[in-house]
Amino acid sequence: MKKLMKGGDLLTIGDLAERTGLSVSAIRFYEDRGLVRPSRNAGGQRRFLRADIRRLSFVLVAQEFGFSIAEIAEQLKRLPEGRAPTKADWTRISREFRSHLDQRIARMTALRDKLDSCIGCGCLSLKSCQLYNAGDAAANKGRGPRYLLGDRPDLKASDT
Amino acid sequence: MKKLMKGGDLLTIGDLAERTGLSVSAIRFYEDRGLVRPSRNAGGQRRFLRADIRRLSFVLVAQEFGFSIAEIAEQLKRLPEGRAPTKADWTRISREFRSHLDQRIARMTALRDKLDSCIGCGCLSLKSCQLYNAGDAAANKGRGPRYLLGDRPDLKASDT
DNA sequence: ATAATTCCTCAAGTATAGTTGAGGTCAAGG
DNA sequence: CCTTGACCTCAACTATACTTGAGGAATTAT
Repeated sequence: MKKLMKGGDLLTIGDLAERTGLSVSAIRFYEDRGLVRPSRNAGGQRRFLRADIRRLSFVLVAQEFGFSIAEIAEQLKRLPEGRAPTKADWTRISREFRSHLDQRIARMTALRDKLDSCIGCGCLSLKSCQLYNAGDAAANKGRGPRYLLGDRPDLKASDT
Repeated sequence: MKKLMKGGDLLTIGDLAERTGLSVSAIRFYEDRGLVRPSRNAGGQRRFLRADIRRLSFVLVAQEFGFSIAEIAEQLKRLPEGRAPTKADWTRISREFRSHLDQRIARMTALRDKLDSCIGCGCLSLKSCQLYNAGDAAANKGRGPRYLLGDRPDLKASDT
């Protein structure tokens, strides 16, 4: 017979894996990175709070949006350690998250619109390109180049 | 005195690096992955077409949008090999790209809106969560879990 | 002509995000 | 009790996207 989650409100790592869809190894990895902080039972096995389902759900969604583990850990530091987060806790963290989100979407959308006037027209002209210098400060956060599409304007006619 | 790009219309790897903002090593890496196919001069050094500036610019933008090198290579296969792409060539490729883009933006936006009704309210309720089962087929393309936020509904009151 | 650059290849290293396997312990069911 | 399945640690391996360095050849500047 299936185990049914022994005794109290605490979850084993297997329970949590089943509930979040994550692998057991991924959850251990996330613990290592500080995303969850399970307690241990007498035998040394991890015991998670039910609130950790929510915590990991947040991790999953945030990853979908392209946030790194480190960035997500940064966000989750705003949640309390030993107890389940309150509504106010989640509201606080979600505000921050939402603003990062909006920035990301805005940047994607802006890039798309500029692409429409460059690649979209079929020429991808760099001489008069709108994407030219589209790489502002925010763009340089990633692993990208020093200047996005920053082709210096000594191009010949054949380039445009 | 600076080199000024010798003779013909061909660029050295250094020229291309300067023009795209990429490092020389990155360009060699991209060649290895099939994103550019430079010719070689008598001495065995790479010589790039001016059109390769555009090619690599495309790579840069596509990466900004979160496409992998392999996916970008797939797109670039639609461009001609030895000659500079025509307007029609870029139009064809840009249509494909634009549709991928729109899907990505739509997915981001949808997820954000759902977050608003879950995390946004401060409770991140999973019992009645809109994000619950938000992980449709499209969501499972990434390195993610089997079911996004798929917390099965045998939760207690303390969970909501 | 010679020195300074730039370029070449190839192997190894870095960071992120995990997975896999060895060797061993813990817990639940019969 | 004792077997089976879940769990433990730790090291090593995978993939992506590059960078760094060694050892050497080609180009360019003076």
